Amino acid sequence: MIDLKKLENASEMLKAIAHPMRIAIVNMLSDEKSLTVTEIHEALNIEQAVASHHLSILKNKGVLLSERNGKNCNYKLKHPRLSQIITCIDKCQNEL
Amino acid sequence: MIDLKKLENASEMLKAIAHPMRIAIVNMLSDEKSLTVTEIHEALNIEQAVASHHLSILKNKGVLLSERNGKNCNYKLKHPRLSQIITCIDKCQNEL
DNA sequence: TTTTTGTATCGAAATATATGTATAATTATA
DNA sequence: TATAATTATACATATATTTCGATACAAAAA
Repeated sequence: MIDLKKLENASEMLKAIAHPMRIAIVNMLSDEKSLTVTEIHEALNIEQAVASHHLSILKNKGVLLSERNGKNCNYKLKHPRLSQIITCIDKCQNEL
Repeated sequence: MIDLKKLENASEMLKAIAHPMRIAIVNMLSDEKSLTVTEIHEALNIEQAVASHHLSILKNKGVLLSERNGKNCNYKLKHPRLSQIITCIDKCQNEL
């Protein structure tokens, strides 16, 4: 029941999501099939380098997948169900 | 849609959970109504001070509630639905 | 080939988080 | 009151993360 490796893996994935901008990114990707780095950094009003950095964290921790398409790079959720996490936290915030 | 304060609040809550031992704690509290500090530190085989520290983080970030009962202090999930987060991450890890 | 557009990485500084030991605080019991 | 049991906090150190600017890399267009 207490499998430390599984716990650490789960915490890595959650830590990847647990950042304001990365939550916003996951949230955007819950609505859109995929988005490019430029679309994300413009929508969130953050530096391109910052967006790229956050995206690579999310990719490395197994939250996102990426696919190059010419100059652009499309990112999407690896597990669409992950958007449930955002929904869940959101509901908790709206409760008393 | 992009409410920075809400995003920050959500990330604080997720960050609180995103630690191997704190995931284990939330997981234990998904099955039991409430648990004391001693029960938790013994079950997880961690120092009492460490358990107390993690519990206070979870409490301060709105994940847990505590109630003193004599010498003991009972901790429980503030939002039972938060156990969905653990379930969700777990499912993602078991997928290819 | 040169330029432009889109993306990724590097290095440094600031900030945040984790861990362990010790100790304080609280409550119950002898 | 003195002691024991339970929980909380303080402190130092180590480690990790975030951010920004600069720059490198990749692909397409001129």
